[in-house]
Amino acid sequence: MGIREERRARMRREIQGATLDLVEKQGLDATTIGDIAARVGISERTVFRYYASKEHALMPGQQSLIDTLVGSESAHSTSSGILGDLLAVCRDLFAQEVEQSDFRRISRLMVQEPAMTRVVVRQERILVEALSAALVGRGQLESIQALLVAEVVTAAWRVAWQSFARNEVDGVDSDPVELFEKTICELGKLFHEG
Amino acid sequence: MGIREERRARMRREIQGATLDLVEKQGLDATTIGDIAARVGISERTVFRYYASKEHALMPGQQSLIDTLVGSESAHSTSSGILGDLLAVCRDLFAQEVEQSDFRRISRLMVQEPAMTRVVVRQERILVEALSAALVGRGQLESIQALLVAEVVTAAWRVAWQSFARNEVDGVDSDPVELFEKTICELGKLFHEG
DNA sequence: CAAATCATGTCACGGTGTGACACATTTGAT
DNA sequence: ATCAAATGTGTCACACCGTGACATGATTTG
Repeated sequence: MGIREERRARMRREIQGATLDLVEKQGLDATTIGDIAARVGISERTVFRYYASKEHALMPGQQSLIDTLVGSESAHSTSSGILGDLLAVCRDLFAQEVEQSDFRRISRLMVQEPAMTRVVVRQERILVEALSAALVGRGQLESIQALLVAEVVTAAWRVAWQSFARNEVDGVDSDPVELFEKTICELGKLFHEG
Repeated sequence: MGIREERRARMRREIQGATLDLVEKQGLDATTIGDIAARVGISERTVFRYYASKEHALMPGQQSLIDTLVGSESAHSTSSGILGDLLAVCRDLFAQEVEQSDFRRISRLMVQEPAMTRVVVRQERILVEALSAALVGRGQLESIQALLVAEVVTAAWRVAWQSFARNEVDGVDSDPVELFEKTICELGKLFHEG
């Protein structure tokens, strides 16, 4: 509630915004920390005090998203098993994400800037790690199963996102829920039609 | 056939070997290009002429592996569909990999050095890219389906490998084919029991 | 107001990766 | 055997990344 936290929050937003602007304009690798610092009007050192790297500034860890997914108690309400439950949660989270302000910009970058993949992948690894650990920890699944579930969930997320991003670049307006459900559907078909 | 190619090949092996040794001893991040260069007895600049980075030296692109998988003509011999075919090919390739000299060392590193994940992930992205592009290119699958297949295949590979690596570290001697088949089996169960 | 805390800038440093140039070796042709 | 082109290597210079240490000024807390 002090001036400090306020300034700190604002600074984070400013750095993130500047990074996003610059990367959209110049590309990821052509954007240096110096560029970002200059644009915000601070020293390079300070940029590093807020974000560990360009990549972190560009896509700050969506810890809340991961926490939500990991914490989803897998109510077993449906008859679709743990995987089905998690995918359903994912679909809703994905729809939420799309409403986020910068999500579309980042999505476009994901398609247009190959270098972006390393940013996205980093996040995904954290998710897989957290999710599989949670599944094992709760005793719901055994090690290999938990890993598989986490990987498949993440794969579905990525595919849906990727499709969404391509549409975005092509100027096609896609409904996130619909798109995610199509992904889930196709995923199911892979295993039931063969 | 010339002296040059021979020396070049030997140099590549030497650099890779030195990198592996050093990383096992000191860890990935603690191992510098300078260390590697000194150990081989060459300049840092030359190391970069053979490998773009430590990571590349540690796990040179297994292009042949990717090519084999991508080129597997998906004979549709079995009734298990494209996914099943690819997974079967993967199982055999995995068994081959295990026989490779450095595969076990790298596997152990994968578990013990968290920094290794970025090395592995890079390879996997290349595989997904190549595989999905091939599937779409051959007209076998539509975009989303192809992406999903590629992601799932890669996920299975990673899970099987991860399990193998953990066993390796624990001193358990595991049969790669058996392990991969267990992974495939669990994967199938995820979709059929819910 | 005074002390403790915190954010920032500055400086220095080690590591990464690339371009440019000079020098030596290999190669292929005569 | 000899010469010219191609190739590999070392050296140097350079830009960028990321971190530790310290001084300084602002904020907070009492």
